[in-house]
Amino acid sequence: MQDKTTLAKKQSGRSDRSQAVSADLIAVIIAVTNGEPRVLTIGQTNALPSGPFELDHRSLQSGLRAWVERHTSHPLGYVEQLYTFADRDRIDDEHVQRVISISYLGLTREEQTERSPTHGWRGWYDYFPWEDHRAGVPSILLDILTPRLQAWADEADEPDMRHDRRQRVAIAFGFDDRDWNEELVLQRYELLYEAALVAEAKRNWHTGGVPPVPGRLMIADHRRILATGIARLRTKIKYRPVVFELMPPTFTLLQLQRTVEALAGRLVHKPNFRRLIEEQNLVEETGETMSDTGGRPAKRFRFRQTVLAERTVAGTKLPLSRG
Amino acid sequence: MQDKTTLAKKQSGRSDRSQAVSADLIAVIIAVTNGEPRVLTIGQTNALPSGPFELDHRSLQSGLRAWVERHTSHPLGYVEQLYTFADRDRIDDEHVQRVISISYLGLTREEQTERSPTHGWRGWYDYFPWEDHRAGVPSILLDILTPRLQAWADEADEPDMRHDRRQRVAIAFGFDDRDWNEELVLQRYELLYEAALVAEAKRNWHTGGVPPVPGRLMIADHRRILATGIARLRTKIKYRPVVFELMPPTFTLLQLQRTVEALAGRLVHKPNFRRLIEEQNLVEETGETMSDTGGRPAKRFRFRQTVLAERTVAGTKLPLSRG
DNA sequence: GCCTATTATTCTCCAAATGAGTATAATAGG
DNA sequence: CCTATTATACTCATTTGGAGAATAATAGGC
Repeated sequence: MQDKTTLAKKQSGRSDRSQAVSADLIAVIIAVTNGEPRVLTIGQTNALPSGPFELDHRSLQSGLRAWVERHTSHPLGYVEQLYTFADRDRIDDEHVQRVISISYLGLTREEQTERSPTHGWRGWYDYFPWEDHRAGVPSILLDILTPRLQAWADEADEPDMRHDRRQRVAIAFGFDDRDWNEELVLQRYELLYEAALVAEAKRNWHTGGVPPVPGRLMIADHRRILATGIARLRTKIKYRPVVFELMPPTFTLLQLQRTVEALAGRLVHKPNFRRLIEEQNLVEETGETMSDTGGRPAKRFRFRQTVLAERTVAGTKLPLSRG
Repeated sequence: MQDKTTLAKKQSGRSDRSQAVSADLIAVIIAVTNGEPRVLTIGQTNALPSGPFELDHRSLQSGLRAWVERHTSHPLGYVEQLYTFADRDRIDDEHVQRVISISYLGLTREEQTERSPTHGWRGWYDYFPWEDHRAGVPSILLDILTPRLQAWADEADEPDMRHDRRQRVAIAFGFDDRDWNEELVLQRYELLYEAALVAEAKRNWHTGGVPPVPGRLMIADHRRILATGIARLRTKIKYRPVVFELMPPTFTLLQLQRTVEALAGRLVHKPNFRRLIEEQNLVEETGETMSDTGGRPAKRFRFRQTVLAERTVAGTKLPLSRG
């Protein structure tokens, strides 16, 4: 039986060079508060929480969970691995040592806001203002992004490349009578990066190029990682009951709907939303009602225990279709 | 602006311990030949190809691509990251250094089979015989797995745990009038591991416990990684046109259907399959026909260029529904 | 107390998608 | 020329999904 270690030695004549790596964990921690999706940040709210992966943890997942809970006193409900990055040009300064960054998505609730000086929550649409379509197509997208992306596509020299750019932009941003697909968060960010329209791509905008598009900046590639997390979450809520982790113990159906809409960045049809939620037996009435919002009082619901048990495999449907 | 490096130093009092890691790439390379899904292996076909991540690659993805193409002369069509593992008990012997394994899924075609002594292809159902439902529920599942899983669930002491085990087994394997969900490959493998029914879980079967269930063994956690890859692929073919990468340049619709069925491990309704493929404009006729199989000759098709262009975001539908 | 605005909740309707079966076409081989 | 076999084209019933209408229950102004 051939061992993996043996193989590695045999196949790499310069295995010494492959040793010098260190591993970092980067966390995208999401909560939804007052109908706004928010992300846990550090520093001047321009960095995602991250830290070294320590050897005494059983696994990456438990390492992340322990690390986040230690530093934020936020229990993490749901954790899922996002992506592992190791691109050479990731770190700005000339590090000899290569860093492997393993990113995770975590869901929680923003409860005991104890005003930490090192950690804070910030609405994720501050970083991606073009992603919020709940009040219609945002003007930033119409007035600023669209013309600049068109210009970028048109400035390509070769006709093939022009066509390719136009097509990719149209698909990602829903131009030419295409529908807006809220799942393409990462593709959109990467197109903006490629077009040098975000400040992270500091290729040319301070030397005569166009200035960056609105949207809060993050260090290194953290905004790309956040985009990855948002995209994953927007995909996931459509077929797995993860909204749970973001809700308080009891809630009204409208609150649940607002949470889903906040994540998806688009509105859903209320009666259809109710129909889907109820026919899947995801929730049960608590018996209480709530009459805050000036109208007929709403019934309070909680998630059913069985759903929590089947959580890992149970399906959910929402009135949001796949692109 | 606070740098990530600074943060890491500040937050870890023992950052020296977090340095000693090395990174490995592990590849799940899939091809479909004669209607059978196959995986590229090394050694006695009991290990997935793997090797050290080398610093001179631009990114993990390009590192893997270069590595696989160098060692197999198989161009990799489609590559996607699977998962990053770093559990402490992953390596058998007492390594001081921790290994981070980054696994990838790659799709290709098994063409120039040049009988390499170090690499070989093997049908993936050799490793997971209970996953092939194309000819109905396999007898291995009915006669061997079912009673053993039931026994394992019943042997739990506490009633709560018994109920929990029964439920998880029922969901994963489709007992109690539930449907078989072909996507739950990983959940099934992990349940068998937990129940010590696969040889990798060498807890008790050689010391009085039950012998392992049929299915070819792999070293370390390679079979789990393969299960992860199969699950991902079975999910992916339902909404993204990745079957392309596994097909020859031209093919008949039945060949395409057989490939999908091979991956999904279940049969699909032929007229409906054709309807979906054609109404999505995924393919176009070449004009030629093929009359090998003793019947009316079948038209040859190829994939349309536009689809290849939109590949990253385009959707596909198949007559396989989500669980 | 009555009217109005507001939200909650329930139904209805129609179009599209899906699952499953049937009918017809074109070849090879005896 | 008949039969077996596969390809291809239709049909039909059922389920889903999107969108709007109708009704119920509260608060607040008058």
